[in-house]
This record gives sequence, structure tokens and C-alpha cells, in this order.
Amino acid sequence: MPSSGGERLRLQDFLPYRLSVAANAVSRHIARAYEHQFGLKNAQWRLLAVLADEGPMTPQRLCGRTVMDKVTVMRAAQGLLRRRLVRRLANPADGRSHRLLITADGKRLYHRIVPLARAYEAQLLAGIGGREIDHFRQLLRRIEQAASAGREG
Amino acid sequence: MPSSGGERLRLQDFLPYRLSVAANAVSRHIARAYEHQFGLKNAQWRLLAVLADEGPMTPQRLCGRTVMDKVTVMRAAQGLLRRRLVRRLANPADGRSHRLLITADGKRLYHRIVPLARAYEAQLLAGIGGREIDHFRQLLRRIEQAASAGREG
DNA sequence: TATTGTTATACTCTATAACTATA
DNA sequence: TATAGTTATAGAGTATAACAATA
Repeated sequence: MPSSGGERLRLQDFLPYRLSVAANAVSRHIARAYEHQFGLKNAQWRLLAVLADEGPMTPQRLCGRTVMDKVTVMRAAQGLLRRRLVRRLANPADGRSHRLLITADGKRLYHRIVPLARAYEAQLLAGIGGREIDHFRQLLRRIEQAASAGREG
Repeated sequence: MPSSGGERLRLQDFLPYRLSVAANAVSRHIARAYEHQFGLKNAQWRLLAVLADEGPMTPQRLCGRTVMDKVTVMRAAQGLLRRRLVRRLANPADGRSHRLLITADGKRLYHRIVPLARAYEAQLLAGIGGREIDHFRQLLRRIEQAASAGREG
């Protein structure tokens, strides 16, 4: 009988652990699939999706929208630029900044991936009711906010 | 209006993305707190918790119990060994293998961390009912299993 | 001076493979 | 030969800091 006295904690029941394991399994699956089928890293797929859905935006704003590090966004953008899936839009008013814009090629690739992404999401949630899914999403958001609260990055 | 034709996907509503963002925020918080207060990396904390709660076990089994890479377990174990928080138990029947055993120092440290871990978990779930939490955990497990299914690695 | 983008450096976790010593 | 543990190497994401160009 290990750890006889004092408090104990089952890692298997520790929410941060379960959250991490689940998220990693999902991310790893997607990373492998999209890398294999489309040559896109996770970070690149995130950028492409945001640019396709929300229009041109600066690298700085992309960091916020994708919750990724500045360096990660930089490297992902460079890969997408090299493949001509996005291009730069200069900012006449401010020579320092620019916006990234998805190209026609980028949109085509994006529209090939969307159905697969939806299908995988459905597969993850197979057999779970719509109300349950909504509720799950809400709790996930609350946990995310609780975890993000009180950090000034 | 970006992405006028074809299917679109809001990254902000894409479950794998939300899951990843939430898990990363939680993991980052813990990593910083425990690194700062106890000098423990996430991987080291996982090992310590499993060894404290489940008793001595081989590195191989630890990989399975913590869902971490072999190399990650190796490096984490080396750190814990260096600090005498765990030690090796030789296996007389098989000279190749051994088990890792948490030491008295390791247990002391573990028992200092447990209340903090519980408190943080409670903080993440503040204001959420017990039944809701159970349900959330169930769905998380289902998603994890759906994501892990069909990989032989 | 402050900010945008960029590069450099380092660290963690992961992935693959090679190596050792036992079996 | 196969396996447990170990080490080497490389990649992705993160964190910090430095730098150039512009404001």
C-alpha cells in the first residue's frame, strides 16, 4: 500500500492531466494526418484557417487569434509564404507592419481540409448529444478562462 | 466577407483547437508554479505522482501510466534520481530491468504538492456542480479514447 | 523612445533510431 | 534474436532577448 499517510492524488483522475492527455492525443492525430496529406504543420493549419475565415490580419493579431507564440507564428507564416498559400499585404500607413492574406491556392487547400476537420470532430463526438456537446464546450471555455486568468503575458 | 464560397470552419469553435488551448493554458500554469516552487518539471511531477500513488514500477510501465515518451520519462527520472527523490530497485530475475521507487524525500515533496494540486483543480472547476464535473470527465475520456483509437504506436 | 517584425538562443516534449547489456 | 534501458539526433512549440526599421 503505497503512500499510506497524508493526502494522495491519483494522477489518472487529475483534471489537468486528463485534459492534457486528451488534447495531446487529438493534436497528434491531426498533426500526423495533415502533415501527411497536405504537408501542413499544426501551426500552419491554424494560421490558414484563421486567415481563410477572418480575412487578412497582422502577425501580431494572428498570435492572439491562434494562441501561439510569436516565433511559432513567424515560422508557420514563412512556410505558408514559401508555398504561396499566403502572401503579404503592405501597410502604406505604417511601414513596420503588414497583413497576411490567404491566396487562391491557400483557399483551395483550406476548402479541401475543412470537410476532413469536420468529420474528425464528428468522430470525436460520435454518440454524444448536441446539448451535451454544447455543455461540454461551455465547461471547456470556463476552465480555459480560469486557467488563463491572472496571467499578464 | 472572407471565404465566401464553400465550407468554412471557425477555428475558434473547432473542438481540437479549444481542447488544445485549454490544456495548454492549464499545463503552462502548473509548469510555471511547480517549477518555481519545487523545481519540478511537468514530466517529473507526473512521475513522482504515479510512483507515490501506485508504488514502484519500471520505466517502461511509467511511459504507459503517464502517457509520455520514453526519452521524456528517462530524462525526468534522471532528474528525480539526482535529487534523491526516487531511487532504483534492481530486478534479481532480469538484469536488464529495474523499478523506480519513490524515496522518503520524494514522498515528502509529493505530500507538499498534493494540496496545491487539489486547490488548483478546484479553482478550475469553481462554480461547476459535481454532477456536471463527472459528466465533463466522462466526455473527456470518451474523446480521448476516440482520439487514441486506431493508433498502434 | 516605443513598436513591428525578425532572428538568435535555449529549453521541453516528442519521434526515430542506434547502441549496450542482458536474456 | 529479442528486449529493457540508454543515448544521440532532430523537429515543433515555447520563452526570452536582441536587433533593424519605422513610428
